[in-house]
Amino acid sequence: MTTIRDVAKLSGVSASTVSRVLNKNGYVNQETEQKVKQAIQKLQYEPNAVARGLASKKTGTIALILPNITNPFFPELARAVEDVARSYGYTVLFGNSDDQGDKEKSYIEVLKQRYVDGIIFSSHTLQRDDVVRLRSNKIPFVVLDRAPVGEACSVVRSNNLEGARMAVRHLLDRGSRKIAHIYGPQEILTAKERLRGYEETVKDFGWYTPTLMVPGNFRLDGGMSAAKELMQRHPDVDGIFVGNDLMAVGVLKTLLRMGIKVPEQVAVCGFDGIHLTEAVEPEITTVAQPIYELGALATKLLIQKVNGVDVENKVHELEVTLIPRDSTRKDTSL
Amino acid sequence: MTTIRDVAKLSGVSASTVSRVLNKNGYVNQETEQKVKQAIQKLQYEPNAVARGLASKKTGTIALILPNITNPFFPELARAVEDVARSYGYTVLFGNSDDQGDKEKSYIEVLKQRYVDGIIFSSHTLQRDDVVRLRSNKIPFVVLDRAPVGEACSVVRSNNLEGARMAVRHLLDRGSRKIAHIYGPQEILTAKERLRGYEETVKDFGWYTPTLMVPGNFRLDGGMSAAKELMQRHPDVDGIFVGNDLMAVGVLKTLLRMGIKVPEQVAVCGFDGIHLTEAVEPEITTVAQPIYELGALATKLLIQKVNGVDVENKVHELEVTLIPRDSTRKDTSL
DNA sequence: ATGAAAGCGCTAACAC
DNA sequence: GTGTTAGCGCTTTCAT
Repeated sequence: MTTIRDVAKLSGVSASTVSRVLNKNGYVNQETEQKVKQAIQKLQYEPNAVARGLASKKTGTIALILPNITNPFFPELARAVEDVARSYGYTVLFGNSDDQGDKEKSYIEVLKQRYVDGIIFSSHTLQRDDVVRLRSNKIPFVVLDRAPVGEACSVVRSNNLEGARMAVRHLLDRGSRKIAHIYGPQEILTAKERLRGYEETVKDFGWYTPTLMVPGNFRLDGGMSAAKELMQRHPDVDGIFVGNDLMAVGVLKTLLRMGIKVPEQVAVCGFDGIHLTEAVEPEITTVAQPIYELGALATKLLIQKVNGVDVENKVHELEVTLIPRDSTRKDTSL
Repeated sequence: MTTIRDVAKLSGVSASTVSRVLNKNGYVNQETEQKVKQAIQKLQYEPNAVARGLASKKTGTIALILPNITNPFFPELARAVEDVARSYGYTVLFGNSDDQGDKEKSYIEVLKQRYVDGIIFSSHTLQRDDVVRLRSNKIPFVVLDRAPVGEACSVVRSNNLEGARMAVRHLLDRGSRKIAHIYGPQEILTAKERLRGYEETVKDFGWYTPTLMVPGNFRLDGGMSAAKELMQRHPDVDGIFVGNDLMAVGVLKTLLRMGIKVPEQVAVCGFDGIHLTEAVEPEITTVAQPIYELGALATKLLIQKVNGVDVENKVHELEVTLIPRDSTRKDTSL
């Protein structure tokens, strides 16, 4: 292994000078710099990140904690975070909390031990005591979707409430007259807001009744079983706003399997904007979150914090877009 | 931050003794050990992984390089790797090479600098020079699917050849009489073997012709466009063996969109065994790889290597299972 | 069985 | 501008 001292020796300077050219800080003579750079070239020297981390408490690593890597939304998000992080010279460590608070805690522990520079939490199991611990350890972090109650954090999220309203209005516009909602786990703010948007928009219609709201788990199987339950309960439903795309795919499958035509008998609208919605037949209408932007913004904010910029602890809410597709097409036979 | 010296001071011993109880190596008196443990408890001491890494060259971290995080196969694999790694006390660093050799190389560089203990490559862009570099840096690694030509490595993979044969035979059994194949990128051994299995099995049939083999890219969109091309070229095809599940989902979508009934007119069989095949209608028959086992075995092998066990450089080939579903159901109306 | 000392490879004051 | 010095927090000989 070639070290900074080898470079120093070869270029006839001290290790600190080499360190200076490496980190582009402090004054260093043009010529000296050239000599050092040549030596680095010649020796194929690569600074050791571990040693650097120990000395400087900065490791050039940020972590991204995801709740469930099997929902395609998160890989898409991860890609954005990784892209931006790399462009700033950071490496990303991914962790999967599986929606388990204890797994999340153990990640925080491990990451702290590794001097990770900062963490992005896309996991709704982040607890208040976690936040306190992060703060006392001075580990910068950014939260996607929501912060623990009563904690001021930098939060990045989509306008879920308005998105839900858009979805329901779209279903009304295209002719649906009895619209149900399959919602996600209510511990997740996202799921809660979408449910609220639905309820607000439909509560004054004559057909509305609370049993039109059916719980799901944000996963494929949850969509399938919720759709089944819903259609048994209310066979006359002609539009479903599903809390996320993954469940919407499951809903579509169940409806088709039950012999129900989509969109002729029941229209389906999802939420998230994952590519999977374009891969099924019919393609599913969805309220698309700006997934890449969410990840990119979170990463930029985090890197600013890491660099000591005093980032305001506010909620950054990004707008969503309704993408109309065949699953909510107007029935032109009417 | 509480350090090993704080613990040493509180328990009235030296740092080395604390280190010994921490690492359970070397002799240490029962009583001393208790005192130290109490001090650790009291101070909530957590050893610093960076310092530890610098001193010992071991970081308790392994890395997993994935080619494409948006194919659900890889998150499922990642989960297995993470599970097993955690059970052995290792942390996993995930990297996404996007099938780009240079991104992969830059990962190797970064990981080396971080004293990562070992790497699992699930990326087919691993080059011969990468292997040479890893060897000279003494970084243990395990390869999923295939090693660069001429390099003896520990490889874990499925029996793709036999899997392809099973798929085609299944299509024949259920009544298909003109079977096409949509294959993946031929740089990927997996794709190549599956293609070979197809060709071998069908080449002696009268209906066989090379234009029944259509290239795809292992992604959703590739499946869609390949299916379109195929059906225009050979409208009388009545069975398609698709090189992977993600493309199969795309194929199914395109067929349905073209008004072609599945399985009545065309039967579809995929490969991989991802959950997504159960989330579409009709559910897609697939040759399931033992995804969890693949990841688990690769991880165990790697950890053995990391621990200095002299693991034989051989190919571990796991068996696959055909899961018959509706997309290849026999047409009972005949 | 335990401690002292050296050092992992680098950074960062502080001199000069 | 550049070198010297002193660590970062831990492991690991080598004495004792």
